[in-house]
Amino acid sequence: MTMRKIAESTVRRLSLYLRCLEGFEAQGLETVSSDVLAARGGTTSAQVRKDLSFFGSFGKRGLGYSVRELSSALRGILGLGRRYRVAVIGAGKIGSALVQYPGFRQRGFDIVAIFDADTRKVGEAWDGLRVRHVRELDQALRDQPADIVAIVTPGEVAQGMVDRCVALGVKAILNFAPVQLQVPDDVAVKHVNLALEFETLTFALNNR
Amino acid sequence: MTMRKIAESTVRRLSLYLRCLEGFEAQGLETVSSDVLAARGGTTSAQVRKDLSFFGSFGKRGLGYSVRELSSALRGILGLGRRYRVAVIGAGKIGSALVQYPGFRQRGFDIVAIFDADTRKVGEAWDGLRVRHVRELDQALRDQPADIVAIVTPGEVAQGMVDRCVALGVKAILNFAPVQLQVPDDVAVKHVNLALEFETLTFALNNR
DNA sequence: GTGCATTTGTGAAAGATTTCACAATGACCA
DNA sequence: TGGTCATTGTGAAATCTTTCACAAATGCAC
Ligand SMILES: NC(=O)c1ccc[n+]([C@@H]2O[C@H](COP(=O)([O-])OP(=O)(O)OC[C@H]3O[C@@H](n4cnc5c(N)ncnc54)[C@H](O)[C@@H]3O)[C@@H](O)[C@H]2O)c1
Ligand SMILES: NC(=O)c1ccc[n+]([C@@H]2O[C@H](COP(=O)([O-])OP(=O)(O)OC[C@H]3O[C@@H](n4cnc5c(N)ncnc54)[C@H](O)[C@@H]3O)[C@@H](O)[C@H]2O)c1
Repeated sequence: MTMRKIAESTVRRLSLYLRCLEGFEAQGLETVSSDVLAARGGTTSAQVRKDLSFFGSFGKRGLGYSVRELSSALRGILGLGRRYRVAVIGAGKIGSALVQYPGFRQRGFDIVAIFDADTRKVGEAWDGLRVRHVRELDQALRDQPADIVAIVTPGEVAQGMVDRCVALGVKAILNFAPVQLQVPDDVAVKHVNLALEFETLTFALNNR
Repeated sequence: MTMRKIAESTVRRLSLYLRCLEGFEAQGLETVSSDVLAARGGTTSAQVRKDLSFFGSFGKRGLGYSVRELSSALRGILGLGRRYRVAVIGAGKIGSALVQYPGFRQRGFDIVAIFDADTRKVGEAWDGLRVRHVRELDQALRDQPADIVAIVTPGEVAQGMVDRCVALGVKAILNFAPVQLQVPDDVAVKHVNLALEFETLTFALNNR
């Protein structure tokens, strides 16, 4: 359906548009213009239309976009037409927050396993999901592959865990550890780096 | 010291370089070349040199950069020469993870207050920091201004909390709620949007 | 000292992304 | 039906970011 060379920034905005559209749907809005979507999404109407134009033509001139249809189209583009299996490595504070967050399941992401190296953590359960020992990781992922792995361990062991996952065929990783992971070209990695976010804020505070 | 028009992407990389340099320092390395820094930071040596060149000349030709000196220079550029006061709004799972994370204090960010609207949460304490009722927010921020506010409430109340903070003079916000916040031009906002990160991963999985 | 090996700093080129601006289209109304 | 209005879709222009490539330093060996 889609050709290559879609900018990362475009994909991020599409996800944002989808979040906005869900809000509009909840409000009972039937249609929305690129202008309104842009205002809500923090961009410009030209940007909205350009982003969508990479994938097709979804609006009606003079009218705007059907909220329902555009949501559906965006879900298709983003690959949200099915559910995804997520494994979490590290059952610490962030790991437990991820497991207990209902928003992921709502949006199509099922957390199907969580692993930790600390035997005191193993056996704990949140929302019915038991923490398993990380030594079971390889077998568990072979039996029931995960689409996405979230790395929530301390930084020192993150690369090692990623190497294991990659060897097991994992193609998408969300990393919270403050290290830059090295992976093959065909594996997608996103980093969530909170200290970095704080530092971009301090830079902004000092350069206004 | 610095002129305007530094790209956001450059600032983010500077923060990344700083993290790498701290690793090199811990390893006892004295100097580092742009090539090595680039390899560790996931970019190119030309990019490293260009990023630094916006702020001055920090290396020695033929030798590279002094790890110690470049760290120090980057800390200066990012405004890390002093400590920052952070207030957290929302004492849920993510809020408590932030408060208990020792990495922030280590890097110059002191979490000085945490607020919640739920009276059952008020009075709980992590690492000696007591949760206060959000009705005390205005008085607390007037008495002891915060440099940065982290929003960790449900999405529905996030904009309202931000409006209160902005009215109190807060100029930097880190938002975890899945809503696009509206703020005046002179307020810096960073969004941490985990569902969006998952969706960029599903897009990548489906467009290989 | 001279020459060699390295690596920086930086203009200029290439490439990517955003903004502009407007013709084309569809809805609605009289 | 034809006129008016709003709004899309999209090339072209403007702007922004990254990469290239090389002269200018610097240390080191001999
Ligand atoms: N909590 C925060 O606010 C915060 C902020 C910024 C960055 N981070 C980063 O996120 C990551 C997780 O943070 P956290 O606060 O949840 O830490 P945490 O210490 O609460 O949890 C880490 C968990 O990983 C487990 N672990 C260690 N080695 C393991 C291994 N080899 N395999 C599986 N599990 C292993 C530990 O037993 C622990 O339960 C860390 O890298 C941290 O630097 C956290
Ligand atoms: N936990 C996750 O993994 C995760 C993932 C993605 C996004 N988020 C987002 O991060 C935010 C926080 O998530 P969480 O898991 O910590 O939620 P949580 O429900 O554990 O905590 C939210 C806290 O905010 C408090 N609160 C509600 N209204 C408030 C107000 N007006 N002022 C102050 N506090 C108020 C609640 O009492 C609660 O303690 C949410 O917006 C959520 O959508 C969380």
